Amino acid sequence: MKQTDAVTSIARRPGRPPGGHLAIDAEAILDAAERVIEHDGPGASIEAVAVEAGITKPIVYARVGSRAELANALADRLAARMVDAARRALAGQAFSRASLTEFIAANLRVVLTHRNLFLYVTGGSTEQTALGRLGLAERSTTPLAAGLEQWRRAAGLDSTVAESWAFGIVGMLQMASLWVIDESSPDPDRVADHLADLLWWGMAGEPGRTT
Amino acid sequence: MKQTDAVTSIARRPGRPPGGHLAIDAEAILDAAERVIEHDGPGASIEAVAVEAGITKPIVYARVGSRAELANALADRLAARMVDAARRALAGQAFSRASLTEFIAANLRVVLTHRNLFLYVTGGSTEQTALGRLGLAERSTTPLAAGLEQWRRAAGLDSTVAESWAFGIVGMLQMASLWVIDESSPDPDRVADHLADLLWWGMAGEPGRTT
DNA sequence: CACCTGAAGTTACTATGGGTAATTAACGAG
DNA sequence: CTCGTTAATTACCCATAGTAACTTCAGGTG
Repeated sequence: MKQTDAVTSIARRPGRPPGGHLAIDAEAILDAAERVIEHDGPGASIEAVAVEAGITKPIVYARVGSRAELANALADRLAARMVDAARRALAGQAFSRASLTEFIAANLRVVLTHRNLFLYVTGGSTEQTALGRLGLAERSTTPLAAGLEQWRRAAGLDSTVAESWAFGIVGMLQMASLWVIDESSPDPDRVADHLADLLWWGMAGEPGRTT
Repeated sequence: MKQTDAVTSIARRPGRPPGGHLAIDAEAILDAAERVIEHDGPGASIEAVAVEAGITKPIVYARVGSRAELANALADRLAARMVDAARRALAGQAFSRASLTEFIAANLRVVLTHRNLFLYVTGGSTEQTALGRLGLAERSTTPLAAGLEQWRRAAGLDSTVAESWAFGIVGMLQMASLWVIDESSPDPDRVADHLADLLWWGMAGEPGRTT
């Protein structure tokens, strides 16, 4: 009833609407973005994100930034979740082949849970997001590289390989994720086991490890 | 002279122009696409490809298909080049750690030579191209998996890991490529050497292999 | 040779989405 | 009370993927 006289809804002119401040920060927008991407797939639009967050496009740009930056922020979250899951999976255990399998499987499970988000974040074709893709990887590789280096050093092995290995392993995990996501792969746990074989003993090593 | 009265050039109406058939097939368009991508970066447009090929957009769609299909076709070519380079690098040699290094280095070199093409082909965020990305990988993994399986079987080792390994290795190579492309990585040959260490002996194996 | 008919092109258009400009309301300072 | 600054909205621009409408060529048929 408020002011029905002032034309309830038809043809609003531009301008800030009545009502107090918006209480929506970047985090809330990212939450909305995840919901939209989950629902609309990796092609979800910024506009849709704004609507889901109950705001308008320019606010998204003000709070989060361009699409590339949005993808970046979401990549941060996803990487954090993966690192987290990995840490929990390894909690306390010594580093061994068994814990390596768990590490890989935990990563695959996280991606399976966030299928579309993974595709959104690893997709993107402009130069901006191409480097963004690398950025996503870096967020995962940095802690991994640190862990590897520490472990290798403690074991008296060459530790200069850590960074290369970290990128390689993350790439391996991303491709495995894509494969698993798309069905067409065997059971994720089997895949994790195979990859653990490869990473742990190498191509030349240890025959007969079927399971 | 023809019909100068009918306005020589301004405001051509739509329609097929005079002159014989176009002699431009899909291959020629893909060649043009590679040139444009090389020059304009991974964000190159279909229109630009058409212009470079000396034709118009609908012809591109008629001969090659949508953007996703274009990327797919280019992925085929790139994968073929990589497989080719790898075969040449390994020609005749027995499979060994040294030849593994060569295999990796050869792949990195191909990507470095076609930086933008690689980004174009591995980019893309719609669901279509996401599965396309997997398709690209498959083109590389299929021969690799076959080779691995054969080799493992001959060596009396478990060969059911071949497919998982192939995807994992291709993922590792793609991420390494991205890293190398973006500068910020050490010398490609060093990276190849590190990854060969990982793949050959595994994380647990052989201390002290520095170079 | 006149005349259809389908294939092969072109220009022109639509639709969508990223990103920004123009515009207006709220709010705090003088 | 007024006024400038800030925060929000609607409306717009522009690029690009993809398609429709339209026009010419080629070849067969009377």
